[in-house]
Order: sequence, then structure tokens, then C-alpha cells
Amino acid sequence: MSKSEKTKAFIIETVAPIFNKNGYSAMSLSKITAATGLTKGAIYGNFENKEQLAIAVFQFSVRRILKDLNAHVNQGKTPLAQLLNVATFYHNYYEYNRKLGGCPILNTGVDANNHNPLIIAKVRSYNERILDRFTNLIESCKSSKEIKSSVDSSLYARRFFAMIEGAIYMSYIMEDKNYMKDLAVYMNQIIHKELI
Amino acid sequence: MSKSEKTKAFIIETVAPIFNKNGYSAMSLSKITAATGLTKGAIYGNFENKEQLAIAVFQFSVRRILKDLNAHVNQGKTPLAQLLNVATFYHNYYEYNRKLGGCPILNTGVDANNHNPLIIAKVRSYNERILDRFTNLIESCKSSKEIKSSVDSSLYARRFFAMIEGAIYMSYIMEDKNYMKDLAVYMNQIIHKELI
DNA sequence: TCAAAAATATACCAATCGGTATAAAATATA
DNA sequence: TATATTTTATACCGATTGGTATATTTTTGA
Repeated sequence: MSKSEKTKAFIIETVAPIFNKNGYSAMSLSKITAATGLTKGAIYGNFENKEQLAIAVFQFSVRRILKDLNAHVNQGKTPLAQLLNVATFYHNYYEYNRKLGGCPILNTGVDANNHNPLIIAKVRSYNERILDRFTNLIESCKSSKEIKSSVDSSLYARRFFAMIEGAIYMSYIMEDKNYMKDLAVYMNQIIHKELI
Repeated sequence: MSKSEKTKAFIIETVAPIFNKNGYSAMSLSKITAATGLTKGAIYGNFENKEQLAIAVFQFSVRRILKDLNAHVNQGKTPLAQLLNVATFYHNYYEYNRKLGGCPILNTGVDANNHNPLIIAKVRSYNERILDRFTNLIESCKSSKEIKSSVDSSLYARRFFAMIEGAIYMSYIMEDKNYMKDLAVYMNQIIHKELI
């Protein structure tokens, strides 16, 4: 790992909470230099501009989540166990993202929508990946005969994802982690009552 | 209605989509003056500062929604019909808020969270009102014996509200109104299968 | 209609914005 | 260790930021 690669990583990690909490417009170069202890020279020596830094920061934040989500899901031994693990993953999601200042998928999505095409395209892309992952997981449950074959995989993937984002919004706006706790409970219940 | 009252209302209506789409930081005075055709003198003659204007704009946007939601809900003749009308209200919510550039409760909440205490307090306050309204509606259904007395009113109010916000997020980020259409369907289904 | 009051426009302020050219310093390679 | 290369710091750029004092215009009420 070269010097600049280390510095890049350091900048990204340090800036991540700033971008996630304040959004793109309020993530000023002065905040970035103050937080990192570096100067503009170092920042612009490692990133083309503010937007490219923001994209790198967003990708870093999301990849961490997807990696952990995937690892947690994969602990399940059957497709159904894996699907149920999606629910349990979000049980502690409020605490999990507290240091970051919330969920980057929610925050960056809302922040970038309507006025930052490059970043919102990234958000959409990740959301599609997550939707596909959920859909495939439900399809696998059908293949393994653990849930009903009549279940609309895509529909429930969309419902689950929307419920998750809604719970994240409520938990962070109302500062109440119980929205995430209940999401885990309710998703589990829905799987058992509507899918199995 | 005095001159200044008319001007105030005009500014608020004109600025509403700007604030809702771009957020507080990106809602610059130059954008405000360009959109309204007025000068800084007129803006600052009618509003103390940018933050107070943002608050007025947010309140205007939310009050419109709450007024319309309430009117739609009150068309129901029984508490259950009213609760089911909550679901139908959101059926066209994507189109309903399109001109505004999304839902102010979602957008302003996420935008202001973590760095604008005054505005986020307003968002929380409205969210609590909405939660109370949903809770009371469910309680009324219990009183009229239209739903099971064992239902946890507050819990389902929270679940519904979270589902709604999640569907709004998905519909606007993915530019797919079907998230709102299915929310209406699914909420209706949940009421019939879990509450009645 | 005319003067007092209210509302708006103009011109300006210091501070900050994102970004860059260049100089200085740190690193890597030979 | 010496040098070429990379990385970072400094100093600056024009543009824009939110905000204000004051002049001008418009509205209001007698």
C-alpha cells in the first residue's frame, strides 16, 4: 500500500461521517481539511474534485454495509435461514451506523436526489443490487421449497427494502432504535405468515 | 391580506420546491431571488433570515399535506373506513408531490438531521403528530369494534408510518411510483389480515 | 391628494466557496 | 546516499455565500 493509497483511505474514512451527516453541499473543503488535518493540496492531489471524493466516500460507506450484510446473511445454512438473517441484520442497524451519523443509502439518496445526477446514479445502482440480492434470496427459498412457490419474489424484495429504509428513517429522525428492533421482528413475522 | 402577507405567501410558495429539492445548504439566496424575481431586500424584509424562511417553507409544505390527508381520511364514515383511507391517500402520493420534488417530511428530515437542530425539531414535531393521528385512528377502530381489541395501536401506527416513509424513499429514488401503489395495497391487506 | 409608513431595491460587507499554480517537503528508487 | 519522483503545503484566484445599511419606491390611511 503506497503512501498515497494510505492517505486516500485515511481521507475517505475521515470524511465519511461528515458527508453522511451534512450532505454534499455542507461538506465544505474547509471541513474536510479541518477534520483530516491535511491541506487542500493533499486533498486535490488525491482526488480530482469534491464530487469524486464524495463518490469515493459513499462507495466506501456502502461497501462496508454490503460486506457485513452479506457476511451475516451467509451464516444462514439454508436459503430461508439466510432470508431470516436479513431481518436480524437490521436489528442493530441503528447502533451499527451511529458513528457514521445514519445510513448512507438513505442519507445520500435523499441528499443527492434532484440535484446531483452522478451521485444519485450510484445510489440507484446500489439499491438495484440490494433489490436483486433480496429477490434472489427469496427465489432460492422457493427452489429449496422452504417458502411457497406462489410468492412474488420481486414484490417482497421491494416491500422488505422499503420497510427497511422506512424504519431507518424513523429511527434516526425520532432517535428511537426500536423502529429497527421492531422491523426485525415484523419482517420475521411476515416471512413466517405470508411467505412460508 | 396585506401586501407583505401576500409577498410572504408568494415567497414561501415559490421557494418550497427549491428547498424541498435541494435542501437547506443548497437553497442559496441567489436561487431564492432568481426564482422569486425579488431582491434580498424583499426577502429579508419579510423573513428574519434564511433559516426562518426554510422553517416557514417546510411548515407550508407539510400543512398542505396534512390538510389533504385529513380531508381524505375524514371522508370515511366509520373509523375503519378512515383508517383504510390512509392507505388510499398514499396511492397517488408520488404524483401528488412531484411538483414539490418529493415528500418534505422525508427530504427535510434527512436533510436537517445531524446539523440543523431548529428544523429537525419541527420535523420531529410533525412526525409525532402524524403518529398520534394514526394511533388515535386505530384506537377508534377498536372502540367501534371494527378491529381486534388486542391490536397494539401505537405499534401499528409506527409500522404504518415507517412503511409509508420507506415507500416514499424508494419511489422517489428509483423513480417508480409503483412503490406507492403497492404500499396502498399492502397496507390495506395488513389491516384486513392482521387488525380485523 | 398628500404625507407617513411600509416594503423593496441597491450597493456593499467580510467570510467562505471550490479550485489551481507553484513551492516545499517527503518518499521511493537506484 | 544522491537524485528523481511523488506528495503535501502555501498562497492565491474569481465567484458566491448570508447578511445589512441605506436609498428608493410603493402602499396605506387621513
